[in-house]
Amino acid sequence: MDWVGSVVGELGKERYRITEARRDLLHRISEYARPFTAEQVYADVQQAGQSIGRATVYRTLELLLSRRWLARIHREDGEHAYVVTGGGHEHHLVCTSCGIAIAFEGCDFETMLGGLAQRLGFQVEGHWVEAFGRCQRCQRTAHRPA
Amino acid sequence: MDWVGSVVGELGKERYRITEARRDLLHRISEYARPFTAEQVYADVQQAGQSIGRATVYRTLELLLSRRWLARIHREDGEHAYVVTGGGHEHHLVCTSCGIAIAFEGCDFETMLGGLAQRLGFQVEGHWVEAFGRCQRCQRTAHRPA
DNA sequence: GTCACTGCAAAAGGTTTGCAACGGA
DNA sequence: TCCGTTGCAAACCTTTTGCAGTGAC
Repeated sequence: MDWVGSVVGELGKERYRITEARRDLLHRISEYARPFTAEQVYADVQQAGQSIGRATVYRTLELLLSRRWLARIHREDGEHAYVVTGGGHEHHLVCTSCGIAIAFEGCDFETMLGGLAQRLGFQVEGHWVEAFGRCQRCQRTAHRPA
Repeated sequence: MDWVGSVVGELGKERYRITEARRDLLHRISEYARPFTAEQVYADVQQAGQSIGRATVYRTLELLLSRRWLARIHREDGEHAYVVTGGGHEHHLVCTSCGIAIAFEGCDFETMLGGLAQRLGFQVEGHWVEAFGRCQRCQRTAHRPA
C-alpha cells in the first residue's frame, strides 16, 4: 500500500499516466512475498479475470525497473525475477529452497570494490551482488531442500 | 593454447571424448579477448565454414561451464556471455564501452558476505558479483562512451 | 563394437514489436 | 482533444530436445 502509493505519486509527478492496468499491476506486485517473474504476474492477472495484456505486464515491469521501484534478480538459468524495493540500491540473499529474498545494503562491498577499481584504473558505474543459500526457516524445516 | 591444453587434458582424464568439434570450439573460444555469447561462437564457426551445430556449441559451453573452465557473465538484459577462467572462482569487472572483462578474486567480499549471512541466519551456497564500468583504456580513449 | 557425441530440425520459452483502438489528463 | 497507453497477435531470439547417424576409444 505504501509502496503502491509512493510509486503512483512518483509516476504522476513524472507525467506518466496512472491507468487502470498500471494500478492493478502495482497492487498485485505489492502483494508478492517473494521474487516473481513477468510470466507469473501475467498468469495471475489472467486467472483473476483481469484483461491485461502480456505486453503491458512486461512494459510495466520495465518502467518500474527503470525508476528503481523494482530490482531485477538474475537466476542461474537467466530467467528474470523481480522484487519491490524502497527505491534505493539493494542486494539480495535469495533462498534456493523457498525463493524468498532478503534485501541488504552493500555494507563494505562498495568500498572494497572502489579500492579494487582504483588499483586497476577501472571507473565503476554499477554492480550486482547476489547470494544464494538457505534461509533460517528452510534450514529448520528440512535439512535437505525439497 | 595453455588453456586449450589444460582443458583437453582435464576432459580426457574425466573420460570425455576429445572430438573434432570440441577441439575446434576450444581453439576458437581461447582466442576471444572479451566475453562472448553462444550465438557469437556459432556464427563465427559457421562463417569459418566449419559444420558444427548450434546444439553442440551450447552443449560444449555448458560442459565447460560445469567444469569451471568458463565463467558465465550476466548482462543487464539477461543475455549470457562467457569468459575463460583458470578453473577457479572469479568475479569480473566488465567494461561497458569495449566489453573487456577483468577477473578478480573475491577479496574480502566472501568474508563480508559470511558475516552478513551469519547475522541473518542465512546459509550461503553461492554468490555472484559483477561490476560494470569503464576500463582504463576506454577512459583515455574517449570521455563519453560510443 | 560400443556408446558418447554430433548435426539437424523442430519446439520451447521468454520477451519484444507493430498497430489500431482506447482513455487519462 | 491529444497523445500516451493498451491488448492482441505475430515475430524474435536464445536455448533445449528428440533422434538417427557418426566416430572416439
